[in-house]
Amino acid sequence: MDERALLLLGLLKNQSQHGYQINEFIERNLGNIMDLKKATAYAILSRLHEAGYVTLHMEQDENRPPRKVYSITKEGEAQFYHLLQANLSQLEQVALPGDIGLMFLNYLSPDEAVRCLTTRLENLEEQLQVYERATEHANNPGVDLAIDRRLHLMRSDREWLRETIATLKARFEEKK
Amino acid sequence: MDERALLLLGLLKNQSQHGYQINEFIERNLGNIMDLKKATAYAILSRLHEAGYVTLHMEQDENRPPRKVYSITKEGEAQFYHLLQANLSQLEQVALPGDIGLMFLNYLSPDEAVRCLTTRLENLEEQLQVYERATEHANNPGVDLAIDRRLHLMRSDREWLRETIATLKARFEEKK
DNA sequence: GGGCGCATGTAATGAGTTACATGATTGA
DNA sequence: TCAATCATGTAACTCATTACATGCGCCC
Repeated sequence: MDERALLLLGLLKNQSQHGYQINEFIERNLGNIMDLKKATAYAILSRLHEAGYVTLHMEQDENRPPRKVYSITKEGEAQFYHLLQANLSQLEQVALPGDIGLMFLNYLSPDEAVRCLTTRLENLEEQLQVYERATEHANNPGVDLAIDRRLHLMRSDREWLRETIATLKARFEEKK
Repeated sequence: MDERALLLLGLLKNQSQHGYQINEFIERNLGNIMDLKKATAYAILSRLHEAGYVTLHMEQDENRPPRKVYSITKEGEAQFYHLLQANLSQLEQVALPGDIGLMFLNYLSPDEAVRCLTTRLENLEEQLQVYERATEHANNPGVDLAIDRRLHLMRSDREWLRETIATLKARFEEKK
C-alpha cells in the first residue's frame, strides 16, 4: 500500500486533482508500470484525506457531476518525502512467482520444459517490445527512469532464459 | 495463490507430509525465495483437501500431538502439472514497487537522490551475498535454478543502479 | 433511442498477515 | 521452573479486486 500512497501523493504534489482525473492519468500513462484499479484509487484517496495528508474541496462545471478535488497538505508533503526516501533506499523484495515453477522443472520431461520456457521467452519478448515502444513517447523523465530499469531487468531475464533453454536442449540432445 | 498451491502440491508430490513438516521445510530451505506464513500454509492445505487434490490421514507418535498427513491424489497430480506448465510458460508480471520512487526521483536534490540509491545499492549487495551463500549448500537442483535466476536479476539490477548513481553524480558535479 | 463519457462510490468477496490459544513433552 | 519444540489452528484485521449502482448529458 505504501507505494500506492506514494504515487497518489506524488501526483497530487504535482497538481491538485480529482479522482477521476488521477485514474485517467494512471491508466493512460502508467498502465505499463503500475496497476492500480479505480476503486482502489478512490479508496486510498479517502484514506489519505482521513489521515490529513490531503484536503478536498468540491468543484462543479455546470451540467457535469460534482468532483472532489484533492490537494496535498504540509503533512502530506512530509509523508511524501518520507515514503519517497524509504522507497528509494529500501531494497524491495520482489516476489518472483515464476521461481516456484523453476523449482519443479525436473518434474517435466526436458522437451516439455523447453517448450514451456520457450513460450515464456516469447511472452517476455512481446512485453519487451511494449516497453521499448513506451520509452519513445514517455513524457516524464522519472517515468523514463522506471521504464529504463524495467527494460534492463527484462533483458537480463531474457538472456538468462535463453541460456537456460540452451542448457536444457543440450542435455536433451545428449540423451538421444 | 496459484503459485503457493503449486509449491505445496509439489512438496506433497515428492512425499506425503503434515503441515508442520512442510512449514519447517519452507522456512529452512525456501525462506529466501518464498515467503509463505504458517497460518497461510495450513489454510491452503485445507483448501487443497476440500478441492480433492490431497487426502489426509491422521498419525500420532505417542506423547506427541496428532498430525494431519496429506498425500497428493491423482487429481492433485493433474492440477500440479497444469499449474506447473502455466507457471513456467506465463510471464509473471513482476510488480516492482521500487519503480514508483524512481518516478519521483527528481523531487529530491541530486545528493539526496544519490544517498538514497546508494543505500539501496548497499542493501542489494548484502542480499546478493545471502543468495551467493545460499547456492553453495542448496540441496535441490530446482532450487538452485531459481536462485540462479534471482542472482542473475539482482546482479543486473546492481549494474543498473551503479550506472544510474554514476549518472546522477556526474550531473551533480556538473552543477557546481 | 442507445451507448458512451463523466464522476463517484458501495458491497461482496477473497487472500494473506498478525496475534493469539492450546496443551503436552523435553532439556537446561 | 522456564523456555523451547511439536502441531494445530481460529479470529480479527487489512488490503485489493470485482461487480454493480447512480444519473446526467452528448452524439449518432
